[in-house]
Amino acid sequence: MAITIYDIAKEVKTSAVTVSLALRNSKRVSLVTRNRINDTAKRLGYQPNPLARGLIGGRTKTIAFVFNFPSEHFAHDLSYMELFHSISLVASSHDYKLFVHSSTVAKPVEEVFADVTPYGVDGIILGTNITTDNDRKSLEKAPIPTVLLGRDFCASNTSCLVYGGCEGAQASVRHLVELGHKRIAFAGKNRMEASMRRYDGYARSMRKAGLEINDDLIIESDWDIAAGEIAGVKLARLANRPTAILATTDMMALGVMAGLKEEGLDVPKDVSVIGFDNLHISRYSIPSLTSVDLQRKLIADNAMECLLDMLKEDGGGVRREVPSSLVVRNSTACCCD
Amino acid sequence: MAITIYDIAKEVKTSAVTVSLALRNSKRVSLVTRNRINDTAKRLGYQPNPLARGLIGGRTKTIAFVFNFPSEHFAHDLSYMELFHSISLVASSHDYKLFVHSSTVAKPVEEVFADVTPYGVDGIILGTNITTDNDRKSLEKAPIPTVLLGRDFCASNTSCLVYGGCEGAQASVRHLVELGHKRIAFAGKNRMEASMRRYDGYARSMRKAGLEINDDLIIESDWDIAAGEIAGVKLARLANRPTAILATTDMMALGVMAGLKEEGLDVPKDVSVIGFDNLHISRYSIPSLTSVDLQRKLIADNAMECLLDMLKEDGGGVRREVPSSLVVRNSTACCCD
DNA sequence: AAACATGATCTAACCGATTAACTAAATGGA
DNA sequence: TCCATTTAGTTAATCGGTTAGATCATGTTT
Repeated sequence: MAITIYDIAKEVKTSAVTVSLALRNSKRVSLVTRNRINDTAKRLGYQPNPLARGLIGGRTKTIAFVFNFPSEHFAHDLSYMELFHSISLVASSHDYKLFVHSSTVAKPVEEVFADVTPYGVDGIILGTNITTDNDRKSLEKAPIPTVLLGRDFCASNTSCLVYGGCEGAQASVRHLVELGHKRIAFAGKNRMEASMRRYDGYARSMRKAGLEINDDLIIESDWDIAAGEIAGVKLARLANRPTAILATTDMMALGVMAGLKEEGLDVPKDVSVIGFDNLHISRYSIPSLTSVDLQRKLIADNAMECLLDMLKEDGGGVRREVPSSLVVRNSTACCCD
Repeated sequence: MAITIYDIAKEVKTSAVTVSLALRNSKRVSLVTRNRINDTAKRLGYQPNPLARGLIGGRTKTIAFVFNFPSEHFAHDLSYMELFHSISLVASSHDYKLFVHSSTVAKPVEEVFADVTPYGVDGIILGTNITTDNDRKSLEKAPIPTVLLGRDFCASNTSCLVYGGCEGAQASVRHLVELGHKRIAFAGKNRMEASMRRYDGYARSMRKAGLEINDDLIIESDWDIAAGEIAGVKLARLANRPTAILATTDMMALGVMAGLKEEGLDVPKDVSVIGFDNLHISRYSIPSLTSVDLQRKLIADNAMECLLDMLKEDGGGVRREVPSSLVVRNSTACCCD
């Protein structure tokens, strides 16, 4: 069917090993034959067989992207989708193929490794939650280079990308305080690492501004649009309702805006809303959403870079921070109280 | 590292071939040894190596999902994203792994085959445009089972799924006519097959209702949210502006609504808007969007089924239609003219 | 009892690449 | 001139499976 190194060997009248070496530019083959081999390889349209390479333990030019959708609604969360999109483009620009491994429930890291390594992938970009000690233990002896997205944990074979945590939330609160807001709610607190980081930033900035953190204004919930809607309604009905709401994701913020609207409140006249993610659609919501841009392209670039670094020289995992920036649009305005 | 059939053979004191046969439940191995082998395989936690299987031409339990993003904005089109999500879940529920192959530019089908087959995938779900005769020729001699999404073309090894075309548009126009609309615009006409089908349905229903098709009301454009915004502004500024707009996608419809809003028009009081896709977020837009539901889960299920059918018995490709249904929300209302 | 079919297992070859180890020729220094 | 080194290439073994064909006890037929 496809052209193999044997076909080339026959054509050039040499052995398959010489072809194999020549194609990888080994100096053990003379320049003359090397050129001859490379030329005929090109002429015949030779494509190395990644399965054969993978079988023997070589590089397959394949990386796995692993992620999961915690809840039914989250399933449609654009953030992961846009991230996936960026990663798929970056991977293909580096001539890597993407192996996708998604599930509804986050699997233990050990299982992920077991699922993915038989396919001979060169590395893993892991977008799932790392929660248990077992997960951390598995990551410490990761069989192949692994990059963690949004989790702060490094090891000899695992790098991590930290982004959009504290500083993003701090910038948001700062922005709201500058607009004169005092009663600022936080919607979407939960046990996820990213949520905790965002809450931390919120709490820290509130304290710094001398504002009190009112328990009524902290909504514990998932991150999806439906939870946002519920949160919006809940906050709108409070006797002493907030003048601004910091939502943990854009999807959540969109839901919050829908909930506020249902209760007859206007954004941003009555309440200001800020999201997290800066999804593409957030520019087009009504009103357009002020949001913390996580810079997904930058994240994808960094993830790929980390992976390639680890594949080149095994210098161990690295921790990188990807900066985020607040994009101000029409969902935030001066406090009229 | 991992357990192989040789490990099992040693344990059971038999040959690797017997193990290989037994694990695939061949009757050439006696039931006694077969059970013994299967038991120890389970006990040792044996996992077949898909690379080795693929190398020899067997099944790898892997399918490729190929799609592309025609334009910068379309890149963030949720429709493909949600479709991808459904497919990834369906695949993993059938114990298949997904191999993703996305690019900015749609590659010729022949190239797709060349790119993907070396990885030993069992089948392909193709979400790119089939435009040239060369593409059709390539599909006719598809080397592995292929399912086309939204393109109407069958062959011995390629099935197709047709959905959300004519009927969806017809249902939309019917709905608008019932609400008393007469000046109905169509936004997002272009050379894509799906667009043509949708336009066909629109034109047919307009004629059936005795309404004239006014060239001013047909907007030729891409399908993204930015193009929608432009279309919305354009239509709003017409001297004799439409009372209803049929957009070819939800993203487009969201853009149209933003454009109308910019021009001071209210949806649905001044203009009704209908989209295509029924994205998850369309329920949460303001106002919530009336849209043709393409039923992505059904599409994903059908794609997988088609593929599995072709893999079982090679009975040739099949054409399947996936029904779509109009979901009426708040972006459509009675015509007040 | 010779001839033949049957069932259960094993041996050998292969898929397409890679690595280790080995051979033969050319170069070079003393 | 002889031994050591470099250069260019080879053969053999391996990765983890699969398939075709050989082998060899049984059981059945005549």
